[in-house]
Amino acid sequence: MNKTSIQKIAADLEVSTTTISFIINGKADKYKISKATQKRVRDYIEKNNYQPSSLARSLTTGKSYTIGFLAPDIANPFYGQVGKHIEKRLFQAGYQVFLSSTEEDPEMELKMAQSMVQRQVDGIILAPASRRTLTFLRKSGTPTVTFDRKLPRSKVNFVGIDNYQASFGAINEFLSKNKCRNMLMISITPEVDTLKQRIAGCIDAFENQGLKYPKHLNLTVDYQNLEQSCYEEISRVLEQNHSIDSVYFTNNLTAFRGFYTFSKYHRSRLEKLKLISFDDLPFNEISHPVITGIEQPKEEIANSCSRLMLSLLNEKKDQVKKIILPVQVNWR
Amino acid sequence: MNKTSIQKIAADLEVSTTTISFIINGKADKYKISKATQKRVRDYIEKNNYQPSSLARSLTTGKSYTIGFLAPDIANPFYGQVGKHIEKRLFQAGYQVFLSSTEEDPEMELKMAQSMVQRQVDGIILAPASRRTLTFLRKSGTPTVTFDRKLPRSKVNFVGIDNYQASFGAINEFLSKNKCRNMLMISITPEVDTLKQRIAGCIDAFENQGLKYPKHLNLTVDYQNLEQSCYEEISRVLEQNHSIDSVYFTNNLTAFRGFYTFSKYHRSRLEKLKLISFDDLPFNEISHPVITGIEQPKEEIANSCSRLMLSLLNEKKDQVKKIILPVQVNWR
DNA sequence: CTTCAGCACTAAATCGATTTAATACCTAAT
DNA sequence: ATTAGGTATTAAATCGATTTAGTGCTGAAG
Repeated sequence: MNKTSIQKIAADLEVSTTTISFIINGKADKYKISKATQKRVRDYIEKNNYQPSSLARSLTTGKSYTIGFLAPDIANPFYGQVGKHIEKRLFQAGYQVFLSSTEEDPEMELKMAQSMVQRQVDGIILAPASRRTLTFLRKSGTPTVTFDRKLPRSKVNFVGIDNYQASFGAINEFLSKNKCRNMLMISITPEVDTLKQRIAGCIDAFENQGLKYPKHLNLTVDYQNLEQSCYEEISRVLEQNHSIDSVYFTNNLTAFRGFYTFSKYHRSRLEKLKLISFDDLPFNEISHPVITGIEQPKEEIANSCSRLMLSLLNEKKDQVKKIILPVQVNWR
Repeated sequence: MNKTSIQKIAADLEVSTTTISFIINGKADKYKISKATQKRVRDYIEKNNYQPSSLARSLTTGKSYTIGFLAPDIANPFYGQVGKHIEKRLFQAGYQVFLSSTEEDPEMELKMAQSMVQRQVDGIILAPASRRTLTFLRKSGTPTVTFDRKLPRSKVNFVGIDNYQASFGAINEFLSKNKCRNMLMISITPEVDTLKQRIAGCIDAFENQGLKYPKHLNLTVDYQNLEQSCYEEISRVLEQNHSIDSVYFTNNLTAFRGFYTFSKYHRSRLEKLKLISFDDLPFNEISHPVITGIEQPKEEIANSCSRLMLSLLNEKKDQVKKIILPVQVNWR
């Protein structure tokens, strides 16, 4: 039972709580607590392995050493990886992280953000699904870092990649490398800018090559109903059009589900296609055929988010930063 | 800025904090606060959208409405999924969850558990890597639920599967279904009981079929150095023995890495093998060839953990429960 | 012999809630 | 006129820390 409190120590050792607090917080010398007293207190703490209550501490200092992390789905490899690294980094800096999945639901996202703010988190790192959450966070005065998704015209710290450029660059190179001209593109409902950027980048890459992107190959599938929706859309197009020579999956969800559909229902077609996906999962490398991956620097994103958050917390600067990191295309 | 506190309301409205507290906590009627006062307070709260500080609340009530979740790696699909569902369930019950990865490092695990306890989490759910953590948690009096891994002879709540039976059952059926006799088995260093059970189940299944499991096919690879280690071990065996007809991956890590090795360096061999893995990742279904999966009921595990934890917290019963859930084999 | 500086320490306020025991006021009964 | 009982409300203690502004003591300088 953890019944040791600073007052219990004070009573047992007949010193004041002030003295103990000073010793715990490394201010013993500054306040000239004698070595003898320091030792007595430290020994007691050691013996009864006393841990100061971080709740009480937070209440007085106003800092909870707690950070919230919100992503659409922490079981998704991309977000999971980023979350894990952030958690690791911040733990080293003395912070504990609340990780939560919002399931792309703005309502849910807002609720979780509110709950975290109520818990006095010192800051929130999120891949926002809706602007409402950001507005709420700004009003509440919570230091905020967004990643992955940038809402147009919002003044908030951001860490991520340039989706347009990344998509443009990769597809452009793809088109020079391969003779493919009929590229199926599969995206989820692009409420977020991210997906729109990737699509635009692809279309412009075609143009850059003096080609015209075949509009009818630009598919959108439903996030809530991926499997079914993928099946229907892909099958529909395959029945109409016979000259598909490549597929561009614009995120890891469509990559997986799209590949699944091909693998299960159209395997014969699959063999002849050149595949490329935004995000690069381990799976891309061992799928058959392999899938070229546009890889986001997950660990670097995590590091930048953490660093940025820590600097917001420590230096209290108001200036808004946008950190854009480069992607890497893993050709296969 | 969230400067509204219960005392500010009290001052502004000229009522006592007690009254407000009663109203906030639904005790208004019990303590006969007049409808008029109730409305005044509620309106004020609404207008200034005041949220009581959960820190202060926790300090007094002794409950933080916070739960810790520790797993070897939350970016691993199995743990990630379980963690996500637990987080979801507990959030509905008013709890916020700290999710952390221990990387199979007992030192790290202990440190994180300590940090959580210091933060006064109401309970901890974990897939333990070491007994030390459990000892610490018991001493600290923190309600604890373990899952996935059961340490032999430890008296702690547990939710999971019977690894021996699951492995035995699946391999037994596998052997009757297929003419395979030379089964390569790939596990990571089995410090935890889980893996030992799975291996034992497999060996006994062979025996049950009147066969003898070929010992030299029982491989162990290094967790810290999976890729390299998989490559070396598998290649070594393949060079020596030519009659392998099947592979049993005893967890999702070896399944993925093992498949990767085969796919990259021994693809010709792969085509002729029957594959089965403990855990069933989406990948199993679209790999080529496909992999039969022994699927753990992730969502049910999460639900049971959550329910068990909530009952520990609410009913304060001391009795230790072991909940064993059935697995499902997805034949492919 | 005062005075002042430095040493070693502490009283008490504070953070933002919850909760117990009490109180002031009013009405109805004895 | 006193008492009892109900209604509406509150004072003050508590949780476990941090922090500011002192305090009492000793020894040396003036």
